[in-house]
Amino acid sequence: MRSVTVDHPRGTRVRGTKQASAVAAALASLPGFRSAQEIHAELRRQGETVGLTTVYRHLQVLSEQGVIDTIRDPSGEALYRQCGSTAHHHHLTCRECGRSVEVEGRVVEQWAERVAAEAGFTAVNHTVELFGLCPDHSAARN
Amino acid sequence: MRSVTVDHPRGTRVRGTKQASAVAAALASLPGFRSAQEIHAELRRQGETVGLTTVYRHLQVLSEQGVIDTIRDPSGEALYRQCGSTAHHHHLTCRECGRSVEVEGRVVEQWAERVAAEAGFTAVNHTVELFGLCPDHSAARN
DNA sequence: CTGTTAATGATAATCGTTTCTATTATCAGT
DNA sequence: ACTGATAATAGAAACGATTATCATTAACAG
Repeated sequence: MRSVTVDHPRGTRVRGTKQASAVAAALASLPGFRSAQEIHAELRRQGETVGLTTVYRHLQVLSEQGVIDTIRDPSGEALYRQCGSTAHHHHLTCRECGRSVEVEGRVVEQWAERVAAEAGFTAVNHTVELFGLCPDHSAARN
Repeated sequence: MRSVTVDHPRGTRVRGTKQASAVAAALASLPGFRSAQEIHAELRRQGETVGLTTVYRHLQVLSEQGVIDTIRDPSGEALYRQCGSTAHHHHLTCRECGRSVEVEGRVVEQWAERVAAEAGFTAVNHTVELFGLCPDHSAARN
């Protein structure tokens, strides 16, 4: 394994910092979708010195790189998660614990494309989120 | 036509106010999805005296009643729209102008149910939003 | 080592939304 | 029509999530 200094458009470099790997590590270890603030709190709890600003910055970068997935909970808050598959997929997430299952959606993609074409829309992208209660948290309800 | 005083759980009443009808009227006339602030601005522009708080309150009520639909744009902002169909459906919305097309999604509902059942999740609800460029705004791109 | 400069992080600002609360206005009962 | 009880209003302030500012710190190429 080799620590790489990545090339940027104009000869600029990206530096490998403690915080960058800390955020990545946190995402890799946390099992479900978490908010930026939760991730920040978790890192602080582990004794890492990371600013909230920095956490947001890295989450944004990782998200743009496609390394992590971003969804929005019903209140509009952004949640982040490092996913197993880099391929396009959707999520079924527990409202209580953030635990999530990756689900493929060939059917949905096709449906979206068809619908968009029929309406004459272009540059269409879709967001499909499933929220519910995972088996562990289903019991509490009646 | 009869102006009705609706019954509430505990003998309370709901009053018909100028603001309530103003918000409803604005939603009925505006063609696409609009944010609360846009609706508020629109009402003010028309000379209506409505507070932003009041707009939010009515939007919330109307949304709970199922009279209007609420979606979230990619930034997490809530958008509102009075829809033709009261049945369950989804939307294909223009990123530029908010113009939207109602689309049914039997396929998606079934897919969501199947996926949820397979994962053992309960009380699952899904959000499916399509954003793109309507025919009028597709031209601007190349 | 050292200089350059990307990265950091505390603070402040912003944005959408909600709460607080004193005031206003609706409407049922006269 | 009048009036009293109280639902509804609206501005201000509070709020939580996110972003911008900017002085300071620390990677890393040489």
